[in-house]
Amino acid sequence: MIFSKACEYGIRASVYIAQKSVSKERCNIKDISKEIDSPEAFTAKILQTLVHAQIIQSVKGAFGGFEITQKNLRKIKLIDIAIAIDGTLYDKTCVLGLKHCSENQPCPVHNQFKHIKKDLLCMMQNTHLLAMSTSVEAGLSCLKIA
Amino acid sequence: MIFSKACEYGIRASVYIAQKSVSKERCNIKDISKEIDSPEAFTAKILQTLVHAQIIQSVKGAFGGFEITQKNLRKIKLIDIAIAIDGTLYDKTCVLGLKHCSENQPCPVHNQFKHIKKDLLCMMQNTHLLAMSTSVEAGLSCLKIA
DNA sequence: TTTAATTCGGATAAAATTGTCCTATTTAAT
DNA sequence: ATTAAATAGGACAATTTTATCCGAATTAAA
Ligand code: SF4
Ligand code: SF4
Repeated sequence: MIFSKACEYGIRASVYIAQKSVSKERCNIKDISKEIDSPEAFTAKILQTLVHAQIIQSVKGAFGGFEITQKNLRKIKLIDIAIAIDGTLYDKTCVLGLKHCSENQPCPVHNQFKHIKKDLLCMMQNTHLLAMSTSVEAGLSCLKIA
Repeated sequence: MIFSKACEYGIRASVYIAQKSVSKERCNIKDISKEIDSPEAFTAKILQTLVHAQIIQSVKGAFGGFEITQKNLRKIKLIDIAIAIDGTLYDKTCVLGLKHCSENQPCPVHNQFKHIKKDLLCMMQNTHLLAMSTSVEAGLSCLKIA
């Protein structure tokens, strides 16, 4: 629903790393997967993708781990993570999965759905990583339940 | 994205069958999959699901096929088809895939997303099968592209 | 009654997604 | 130098989703 499992983990991991990075702390995959309740090895793979996409940074070796630059903390938005992991959103397939649909050749739900699609994209573009992490830090939201 | 492939085919097939049912025509799986551009055997499986869910009706044997009752033509909405095929929407997993999240224990995007989620659900509840089929019949929308 | 046109449903296959395991490599501390 | 703690990345396994195939059952028409 909306995102793949990989993307869900990726977003949650990013928010956790961001939270730590605000106070200049680095975190390792073991902590991350524990704190966001996700499979460790699979999450590690996803983090690699995010490193390649230059959304997060990794430091190898002892006392290494993952971190997010102060610049990215402000720059990265939800949509950047989603695109890095799930690929281009909506371009390939939309609600009814029509190939090459358009305003001229729409599916029967296009007019109802286009607003929602716009809102969703807009929301992803306006949801900043830092905002998500401060919300968690303030105890207003969480990255796992129990 | 939003729906599974199975659900996409299921919705498109339902709209096509509805379109035919308006003029009391019955259609078979060969026609359906040709007209909505979907894999025949897979679509047949999905239609079986919709028959079991009593959304469409099937008539076996020669000159048989699928049809939708006049009553269902008016009663069925997009959400009914989606639930029949993809199961309960959003209940299991939402944007960030948190288990047992709630207004009290929300993920960091809950406040931004809840409106979109409501709009989406609302749209599905208000999109009638008959409306979709008349839109296609009128040439205002289509179920396949080329 | 035979035949042809259908859906039904079980078995299976292919592909994509999700997940695990293990070794190599890197790096800081001792 | 050695060691311990990390990420990197390839190979593989499990699961889910998507898709195909085929024989059985049904039904109307010839
Ligand atoms: S809603 Fe619009 S963009 Fe999405 S599948 Fe339908 S026609 Fe295409
Ligand atoms: S948006 Fe709300 S309902 Fe959806 S996963 Fe987040 S907390 Fe749960």
